[in-house]
Parts: sequence; C-alpha cells; structure tokens
Amino acid sequence: MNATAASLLGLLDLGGGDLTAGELVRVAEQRIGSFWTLTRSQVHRELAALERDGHVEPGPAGPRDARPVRLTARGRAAYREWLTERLPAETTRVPVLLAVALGAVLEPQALRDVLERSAAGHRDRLAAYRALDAQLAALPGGEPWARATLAYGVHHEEAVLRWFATLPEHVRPPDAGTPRPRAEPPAEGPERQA
Amino acid sequence: MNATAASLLGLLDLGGGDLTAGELVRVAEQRIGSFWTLTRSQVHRELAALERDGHVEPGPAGPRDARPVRLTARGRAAYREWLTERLPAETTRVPVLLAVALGAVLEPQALRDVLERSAAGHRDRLAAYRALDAQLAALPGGEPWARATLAYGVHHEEAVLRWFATLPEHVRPPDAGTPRPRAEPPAEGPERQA
DNA sequence: AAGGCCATGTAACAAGTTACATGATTAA
DNA sequence: TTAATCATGTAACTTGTTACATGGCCTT
Repeated sequence: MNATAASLLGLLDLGGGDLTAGELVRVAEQRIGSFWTLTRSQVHRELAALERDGHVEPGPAGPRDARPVRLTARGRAAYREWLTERLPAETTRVPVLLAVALGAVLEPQALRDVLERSAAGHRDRLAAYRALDAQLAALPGGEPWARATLAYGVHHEEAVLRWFATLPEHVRPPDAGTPRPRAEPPAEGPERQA
Repeated sequence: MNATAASLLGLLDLGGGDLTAGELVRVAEQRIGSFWTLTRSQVHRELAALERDGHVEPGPAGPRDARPVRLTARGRAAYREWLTERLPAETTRVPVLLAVALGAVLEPQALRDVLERSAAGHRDRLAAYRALDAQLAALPGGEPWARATLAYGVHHEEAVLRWFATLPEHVRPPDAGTPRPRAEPPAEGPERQA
C-alpha cells in the first residue's frame, strides 16, 4: 500500500460507485486539486496492482475498453489503515527557495525576476481558490470537506505572499506589499483575476 | 538540466570550493533543509551526468574514493539559465489533505487523530525553524539568505497551524487554537495587489 | 591493534512523467 | 460519411527511494 494507491481507494470510497481510471483522475483533480498530483499512467499501474491484491474488483466494462473498478471491503480496510496509521509527512520541493538560498551568488536583478514570476503564480492561485470556494459555498450541502481542503490552499498562498513581502527590498517583487503594515483593510473582494 | 542537477551546481557555486557528494548533501540539508530533498544516490547519479556534460570537473581525489567536484564555467552558466528561465512551479503532495478531503467517509475520531499528529509535527517544525533562525541571527554576517529561506518555513508552518484552527470543531485537534481570535499571531495577510 | 561506527559508493526497486497509438464520440 | 477531437490505455523514460557492501576513522 502506497500513498497513490491509498488515495485511489479513498476516492473510490468517496465516489460510492464504480469509477474508471479517467474518472478517478478527474475526481482527484476536483477534490484535492493541486495538493495531490495524479496522472493516468499512475492510476493504471496502481489499479492493476490493487486488483491483483483484491483491493478493488472490476465492474461492468464500458466503452473504449474503459474498466470501472469497485472498492472491496478489503480495500476499504487497507486504505483506512494506511491513512490513520501510516500517513507520511509532507514532502515538498519549493523551487523558488532554491533561488533564494543561492541569493548570495545570483544577480539581484535575476533573483528579483524569478521572485516576481513566482509571486504572480501564487497570486493567481489564491484568486482561483477563493473563486472556487465561493462556488462551493453556494452549493446545497455546503461541501464542508472540499472547502476545508481549499482553505488550506488559501492559507498557504496567503502565507507565501506575506513571505515575499518580507524579503530584502532590493529583490522584493513589486506588488508584494511591504513587510510591516498589516493594519490597513486588505482588499478582500474581487482582485485582479487570473 | 533538471532541478536536482541545477541545485547541485548552485550549491557548488555557493560553496566555493570542491565538494564531494556527501558534502553536497550536507550543504543542501543545511541551506534549504526540508524544502529541497536530496539523497546521496541522486547526487551520485546527477554528478556523473554533470561530469559527462562538462558542468563539473573532478578535483583531487580524497579518502574513501571520495571524489570532490568543481563547478565549471559552463556549469555555472547552465544552472543560472535554468534557475532564471526554467524554474518549475512548486509541486506538493500534502497527505493530511487527503484525509480531510475524505472527511465525509472517515470516522471523525480517526480523522481527528490524524490531524492531531499532523499538527504536532507542524508545531515541532515551527519551533525548530524559529530556534534555528535565532542562531543564524546571532552569526556575524547575519546570513540573510539562509534566514529568508527559513522565514518561508516559518510563514508556512504558521499558516498551516492557523488552518487547523479553522477545521470543523468535531475533528479539530486540541491545541489548534480557535478559529476566530487572531489577536496575537500573524493575522489576515496584507496581500494587496495594486 | 582491534573492533565498532560512520561515511562512501553502488545497485535494485518504486514512483512519477512524458509521449504515443488507438478507438469512440461529435460535428460538419 | 467523413474528418476532427477527445478520452483511453500503453510504453518508455526520468526521477526518487531503499537497501546493501565496502573501507576509512575513532575509540578503547
């Protein structure tokens, strides 16, 4: 049982019915978006292993050789055990930090350009998360868990943007704000949309 | 040129002199810590490729078959080009978010345990970052770039801890604080755009 | 001087990414 | 009916991880 396999079983559990590889990819994208990458190739490979181990069983075949799978009781127990007992720590690679760590040997202007592009991406993502959250909030059930997941993204992006503002002035990207002032009314509403 | 190779060249540049694979791993751990994972196996593999491509050249051999390498002019240009022109976006897998996304089908108690353990890890890391930052601040040069890197970690961990406090009460880990009162800790971000 | 310890390099394995061939659906 | 498009599965490749054998270093 690995992280990818466990996540697939969990999504099957959440989905309720039979899902194909493509559907799983879509559900993952929708449910955990940019915080849990999954490619179709991975899904196919893991699904094959999961079926071999009895964690999923094939459902009725669909068009295009699409093979929906269904979670088995064994599979449900396996992923839950993994989730509660073997959940690994978060691992990250933050490319922009590499640039910052090398700040002593880089041209300030080059570093500043890198930071500016990175900051723009974070601003865009923050805006996208907020927009999506507004959509979810309007839905009947309120989608509390999807919104909780999104909230992580919002908190993270806000934190990163605040961090940009703390960088030395000669490399700080424009529009990153300034280190100190956190008093003024933050423009909560519609910002420059991506 | 890939991210791992580029980071090795950058660290060689920063280090100044000849470094062995093991030294590179140590420098990476010290400089970008938990935001840039590197294993010795990767370093050996990449170093072989880098030497083949003329990005590094072998220095005087040391004990235990240790083979220090030195950055070449070609290597310096290559990693800088990558850093400023091809820096990839951040990719993350946040296991705890998987649990949250599956909140609808998990036992609340199980989810709460998972969250509590995750929160504990984040608290520990935040404390460690702060302690390390205090050490760096006391150093002669002040280590501005190392501290800037660390600051990212501090901001990130603070944000995650704040996020925990926003989760539904019946799964919120103890010691996570409460959603509303944001008196003391860094508050709503001043991510002013324009 | 000897034995445990630790760092080195190597190799096998697992996971993630990219590119491609095929077949179904849709629109003209 | 035909052509374009899109989703599917497969394969090849790259990157990351884990486990292991060896040899210098340090302590006793």
